[in-house]
This record gives sequence, structure tokens and C-alpha cells, in this order.
Amino acid sequence: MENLQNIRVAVDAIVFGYKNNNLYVLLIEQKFGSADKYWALPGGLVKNDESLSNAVIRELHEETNVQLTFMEQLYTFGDDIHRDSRNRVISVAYYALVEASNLEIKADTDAERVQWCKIDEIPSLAFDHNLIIKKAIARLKSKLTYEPIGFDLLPEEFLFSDLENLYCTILEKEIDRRNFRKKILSYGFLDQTEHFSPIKSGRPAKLFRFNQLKYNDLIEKGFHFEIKFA
Amino acid sequence: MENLQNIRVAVDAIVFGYKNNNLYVLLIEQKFGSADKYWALPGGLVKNDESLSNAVIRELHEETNVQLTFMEQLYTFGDDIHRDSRNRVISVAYYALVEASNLEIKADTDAERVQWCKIDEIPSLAFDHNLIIKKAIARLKSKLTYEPIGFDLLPEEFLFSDLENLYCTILEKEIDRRNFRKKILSYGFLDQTEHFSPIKSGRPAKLFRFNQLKYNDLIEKGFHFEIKFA
DNA sequence: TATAGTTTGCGTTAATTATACGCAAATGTA
DNA sequence: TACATTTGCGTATAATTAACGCAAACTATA
Repeated sequence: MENLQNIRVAVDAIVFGYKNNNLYVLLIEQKFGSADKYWALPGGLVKNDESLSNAVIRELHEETNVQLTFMEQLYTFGDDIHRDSRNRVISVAYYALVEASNLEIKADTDAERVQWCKIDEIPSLAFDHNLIIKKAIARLKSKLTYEPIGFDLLPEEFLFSDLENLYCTILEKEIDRRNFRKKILSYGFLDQTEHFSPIKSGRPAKLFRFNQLKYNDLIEKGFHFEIKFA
Repeated sequence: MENLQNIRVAVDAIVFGYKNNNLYVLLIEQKFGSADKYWALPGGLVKNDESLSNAVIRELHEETNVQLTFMEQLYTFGDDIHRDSRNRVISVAYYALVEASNLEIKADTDAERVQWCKIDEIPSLAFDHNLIIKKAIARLKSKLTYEPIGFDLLPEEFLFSDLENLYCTILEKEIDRRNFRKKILSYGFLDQTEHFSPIKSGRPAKLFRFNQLKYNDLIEKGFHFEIKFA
């Protein structure tokens, strides 16, 4: 008599990495049946006794060996009833960041392939995963401008020019190098280290660190991070 | 052998209304078993063949007679496995706005009670609904500052002082009336009507309208709405 | 009819912030 | 040594924000 609900709950992860002026997304090769192979976002069904965010962590751990520096819920995709042609599945998508130094992937025990894919070279993916990535990129861009998550994509000690290039690359905007530096430094949450970067040419550059404690202090005092671009 | 997924998918709606310098949320009285009654957010389980957003619309229509002017997905609550003590249920929460002129509720056919509740007088609700409302308020506050959704809470023709009070009330901030007016008018998406408001005292005030077309034009030209407060 | 009280609507000025550059310092390389 | 390159600091100007003054247009009251 009763019409039982028959909807599965999945999670998907959009993991962003940044290296050499390029933004990357983590993709895995999924097998459907015997021959069909598709690139897709890492993810899978949520277990009955695990939280949504733990499901993401677990799936990422099962499929890859990345170390996240940031993770946040993105959106729940469930308006397209047929986004998975086999069953009704809604997907709670999370986006996450990894440090540049962590961008190498060891071959996994599974036969499944895992790969970093440049953001502008993403192939046609399974399900609505292209749409999900599109939304994740939009969110990443927006979040970059009002929270200091760019540092989560860089190594602990980084060059100012790297930070600057990261912003320019991801936001696809030009910016005045000198004004950018001035503004970020004026916030006062960066520590200058004693170290210099091994450089190719030009004046040696100091390495900087993001100081989370100083940032938290500022936030408590009502500080509001913002990077605006023309 | 296979451990089948047994997770229900629900939607919940946080419907905001604004009247007389007060922000309201729509609550319904839910019955648990024979005697237990709890105030809760409108919502319920998603049907197998309906989209998430349609589920919200349906539930609101079943339980109330409100006309929404805005609706957006808020967040999916599923990290607390026991948020519903009976079953594992994840809830996709949507927040929505209604016009002030629409703030009256007709008694519904159901025996269930429906009521607008002042934001600072919300009782202890069922499940994690207090938490959900908290998140919705935070989102509403933030959204008010970078998108012109305040107009969706006001009648079509409104006074500048109403708009100003709406911002002050919801954001819990003071603002200079004259600078606020200047800034909003400078954007150029408001139309001045020929009408005046029936007033109690003081100089008669012109009524304004939000012009969606003008706003869309601005957006295309790269305009970026923003209301900042000290 | 005058006067006080209230709210609207338009203005001006000072302070702050953003933008657009200039240029020397410190390196590697030819 | 001269040159190319990148860093790091500075200054002038434009634009925006914040702070405030005040007359206009009404109501209520004496």
C-alpha cells in the first residue's frame, strides 16, 4: 500500500589542485559493466552509519591518496531525476583543495585509474559530473575573493608571485602585482620566513607563510578578507 | 549479503517573511504519534519521481498557502546521523522569501497549525531545525549584501525607509539613511512610481519599484550589487 | 493660523581606499 | 661589464565611502 521511498544518496568530491599556473581536478576512471569506462568524479554511495562528510573522506581515501587542506559542501544535485540512468540517485557534492606539493598520485591498488586533469581539458564525464565541476569552479572563484583559501592550494611556504599567479589563473583576471602585494601584506596575516626560493632568474624572493592564528585574530576583530579584481 | 542503503531523503523549507521591522519564519505544528506535538519547519520526504525543488514546492503547497518570490538551496544536513531519532534521514534544506503583503495565513484544511514566528522568538523545534534556521539566517544575511533579494521581501511598491529598515533589521546594523539611499539609487535599477504612500506623519514619501530588467542589464555589463555595513 | 514634530529628499566635505604607475635592488646570463 | 629578469618599495591621482547639514512637505496641536 505504502509507496516506499527508493532514492539513493551518493557523495561526490571535486578536488582542486594547483601547479605551474594551472588548476587541476581529480578524476577517476569508473567501470560500468564489462567494457564501458568513463571518467568521473571520485565518490559513491553513503553508508547507513556514516556522515556525509565522512563518506567523502572515505571514498577519497579508497580511491586516491590525496591529503586535503580544505573541504566544504558544494551543492546537492537532485533536480534531474535521471542524472543516473540506472536509479534515482541524489548526490551531495563537496569540493576540496590539496596542496601543490601533494599533487602526485601513487598508483592505487585498484585497477582504476586516478588522474589530475587540467580544468580546461576536462573530457565528457559520467552522469552530470561536468555540470557539478562547473558549479564547483564558480564557487571556488567566488570563495577565493572573500576567504583566504588560496593558501590551501599552495605549499606551506610560497612566493608572492605564486600567490599572485594563482589568483590571476583561477579568476582569469589581470592584476597589478604591486597593488596586490601591498593589499595582502596590509592585512597582516602573512609571515615572512628566513628562506629564499631557488629561483631561475631575477632577484631572490622571500618565502611567505599564511598565519592562521593571526588570521583568526583579525576575524574576531571584525576583519573581512576581500580580493577584488577589475 | 549486500548491505542495502537505507537512508531517507527529505526536504525542509525555511520561508522568510518581513513585516513591521521584523523578520519571520514559517513554522508548522507536527504530530508525532498520539500526543507529541512539535513545531518544525515545513517539509517532508521526497517522492521517487519528483525533483528536490519540486518536493519543497509541493510540501509548502500542502501545508501552507504561501506564494514564494525567491527560493534557493541552502545546505544538506546529513552529518548528524541521528538528527532524526527514528531513521537515518538526510534533509536538503531550501530557504525562500515571500512578500510582506503575503504574510497572512489562511487556516488550512489540515488540523495542523501553521504560523509565522518572529526570528528571535523561535521555540525549541523538532530535529535539528533550530540549527537549520540558524544557517538559513546566516545565509540570508550574507546574500542580502551581495544580491538584491531584499526586494523579494517587500511589496512591489515600497518606501525607501522600508528598504532601509529591512536591511537594518535583518543585518542588525545601523546605517546612514542618506548614504544608503544615495548608493541604492546610484545603481539605477529602481523605478520611482507616481504613487505616494499613505503616511502617518512627515513628508509624503514616493513609492519605488525594483526593475528586474534594468537589473539584468546591469549584471550583463558586469555590475556587481553590494551593500556594505560598518 | 501659527508652531512644533516628523520624515523625506538632496546636498557638501573629509577620510579612506583603489588604481596606475616609477624605479632601484638583487640576482643569473651573455 | 652590460643586460635581462624578477622582486620589493614608493608616490600621485582617481574613485569611493563615511559623516553630517539642512530645507521641503506633510500632520498634529495649540
